[in-house]
Amino acid sequence: MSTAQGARARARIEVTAAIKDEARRQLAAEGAAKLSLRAVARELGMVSSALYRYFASRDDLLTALIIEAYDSLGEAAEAARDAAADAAPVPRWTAVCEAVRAWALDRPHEYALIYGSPVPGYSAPEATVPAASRVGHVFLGIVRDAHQGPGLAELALPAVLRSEAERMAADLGADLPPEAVTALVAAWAQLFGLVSFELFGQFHRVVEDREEFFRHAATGLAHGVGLR
Amino acid sequence: MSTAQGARARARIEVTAAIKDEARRQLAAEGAAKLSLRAVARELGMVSSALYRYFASRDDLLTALIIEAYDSLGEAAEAARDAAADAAPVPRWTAVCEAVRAWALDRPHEYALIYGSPVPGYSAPEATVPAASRVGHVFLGIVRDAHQGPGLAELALPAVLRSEAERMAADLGADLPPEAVTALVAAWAQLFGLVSFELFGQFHRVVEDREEFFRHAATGLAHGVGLR
DNA sequence: GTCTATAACGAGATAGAC
DNA sequence: GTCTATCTCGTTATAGAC
Repeated sequence: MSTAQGARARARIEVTAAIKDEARRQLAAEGAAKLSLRAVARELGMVSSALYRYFASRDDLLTALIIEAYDSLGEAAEAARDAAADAAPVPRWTAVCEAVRAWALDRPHEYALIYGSPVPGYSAPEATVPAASRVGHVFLGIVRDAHQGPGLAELALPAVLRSEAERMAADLGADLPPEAVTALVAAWAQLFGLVSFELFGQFHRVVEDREEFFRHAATGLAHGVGLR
Repeated sequence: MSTAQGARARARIEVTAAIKDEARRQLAAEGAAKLSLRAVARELGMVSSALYRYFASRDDLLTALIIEAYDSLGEAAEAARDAAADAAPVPRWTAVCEAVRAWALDRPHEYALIYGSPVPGYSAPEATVPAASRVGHVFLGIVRDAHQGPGLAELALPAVLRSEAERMAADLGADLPPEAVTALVAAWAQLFGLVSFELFGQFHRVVEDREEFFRHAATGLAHGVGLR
């Protein structure tokens, strides 16, 4: 029985993966707004109703793709962090930034799915939150590890933001001064501004040597969060 | 005859505006990917073929909407700059940043159209470039005006980026040191990272007091380009 | 229990004849 | 410019194969 169950489970995993692969293909070709369960089923030689054994709805399929994209990016960031485990804080930070950029350049449509315009009529469920926060936590860890060093104290924080900053620090479980957490969240968002501008074409005719430019800007972000 | 021609011209302008208004409505409801000339025509009580007298194609209509969005944002940024003409460089910078954010929060779908994911199958023509560069030039002007002050010299620039930075400075017609131009382009992209994260939901459960957080981050960007 | 296939619904888009 | 016949879509109910 365990063999039969294993075979069934294996088949289920394979079909599920095939559905997501084909869905990703359509994502790249037509965009998330036009992702169609029927088209996915047709391409796989299945009937549309059969897909509902694997995903409860079109939005569920989208959610699965979103979570996988976040996880894939999170893994890439964590791998870069680990590969630079022995480096100084700033090169470790920039290594992760470059991994994020490389991932985005490699999977532009999945990047657009998670960091681009929201899909009309779709609202991401809370289930996406853990995967979405992985990249941020990689940066948080780098700053936390470097906390003993100098530099962090120089970050400013206006009085009106203090309570908000303390809440953010608590929510993130970060044993960091609120100045550092605020700077970190800002740098996190700014990093994706750099990546999005490159990927979405805003650097067209503005920045040519995008790799070097990005490296320089990422270093600036590292300094901005107090790394030295 | 001139009266008839004037009336015709006026009618043409009115119909063109009505088409764009309806298209913007659909943009908000269904997203740019599903913008359809037919649906626009139907909603206006016209027949789809009649629309082609006003826009040569769906992509042409999209281009017109994109240019208008860039221009509207550019005007908002310029107005904020002029309103803060007597302020010091940093508050002038943040005033423009806040105008950009306010514009985006007010017109999220037009913001997504120009700074969000590319529309599948659509490629923006060169005609969009002048409108797209207006916001950047506002920031460039603020930094140029403050150039005589201290601070700019402290900006670093790696040797590999020097020629790229000099080219950027020349392209932008900026009489600024290459360090400043590089920092400016980075800050420009990073600003839109902040706005996009807020607008596209990445700050959900992370940043609550978004207005104050943004104000603080925008000040940080001002310092990053050498303003004091 | 698990899966696939058939058929259908209501809504919307589309192509072409007129 | 209008109408109609024919597509697509998400989704569900149901029946039957393994």
